[in-house]
Amino acid sequence: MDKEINHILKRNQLSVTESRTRILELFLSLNGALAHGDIEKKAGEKFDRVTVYRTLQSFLDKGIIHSIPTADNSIRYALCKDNCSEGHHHDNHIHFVCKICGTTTCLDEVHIPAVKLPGGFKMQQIEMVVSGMCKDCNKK
Amino acid sequence: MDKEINHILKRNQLSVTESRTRILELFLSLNGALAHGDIEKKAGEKFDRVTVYRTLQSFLDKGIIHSIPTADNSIRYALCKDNCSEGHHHDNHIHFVCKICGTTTCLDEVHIPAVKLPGGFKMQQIEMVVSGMCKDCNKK
DNA sequence: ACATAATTTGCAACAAAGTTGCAAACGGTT
DNA sequence: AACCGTTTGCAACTTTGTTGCAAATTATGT
Repeated sequence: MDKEINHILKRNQLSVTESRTRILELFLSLNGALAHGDIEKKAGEKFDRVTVYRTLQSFLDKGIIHSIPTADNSIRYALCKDNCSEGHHHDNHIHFVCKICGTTTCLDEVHIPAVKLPGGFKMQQIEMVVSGMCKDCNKK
Repeated sequence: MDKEINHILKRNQLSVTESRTRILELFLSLNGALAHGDIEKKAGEKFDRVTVYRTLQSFLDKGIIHSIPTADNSIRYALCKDNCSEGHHHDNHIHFVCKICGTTTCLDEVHIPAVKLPGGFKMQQIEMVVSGMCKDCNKK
């Protein structure tokens, strides 16, 4: 695990620091998405708020994580599974937000279907967020 | 126009006040979406910031407007074209955010395609946001 | 392994965004 | 016109996000 974290950081020309390691660890141990607030709560006692902001920003810049817009105005972040190149994501999968437990999941296996825009509109990026009840909450 | 505004408010059991009228006017005169900040700038000299928040909230509650999540963490609001019942929206159209001019448009004519979720997931709501270059910016 | 250069961190101060309680003003009803 | 319930504006506050700078940490060359 430490090896993997090290590798991810170095591959992206980021120096291996305590906060980056810790935050990456959080993402790897979790299979979902995290909001800034979550990270602050889980790692914020050790690190300054500002550090969390800056760490997330650098991960975003390098394409290690991607952001997921949600209707409640709290951006979530999740690991990019593929190797997203710097500044160019290709996370064309659907995001699922559970209304019960609040977790956000990347449905990597579900691709976003193609849509046809009206004349004149030029698509650069597409986001699809489905909300409802997740697998785990459905069982209970 | 005033007649229409009056009607919308009364239909939703909201009293007709200056701020509600003004803000509804803004939405009706514009064919796109507005962020809280936009509204504050365009109507905020007359009204308190708090009033704008509360007005938007009551419009949301009544289903007069709906919110559009965007990647930059600034929620936009747009009029519901159909009659959304209270608490239950059915704005199944795509939203388009222009990266040049920043405007958000409801593409009412483009419906969100159906997707199949993995087993166990139950869909309640779906959001699709496309970003790129809008019709107007494409011309220039 | 150590000194040095470059990056990163934490702090403080600040700006922006959003919330709450309460008294005054306003809208709707009779 | 007078009454009652709703809405507004104000003030104070919390939360969220940003910036500059000195101190600490990480990477690099020898």
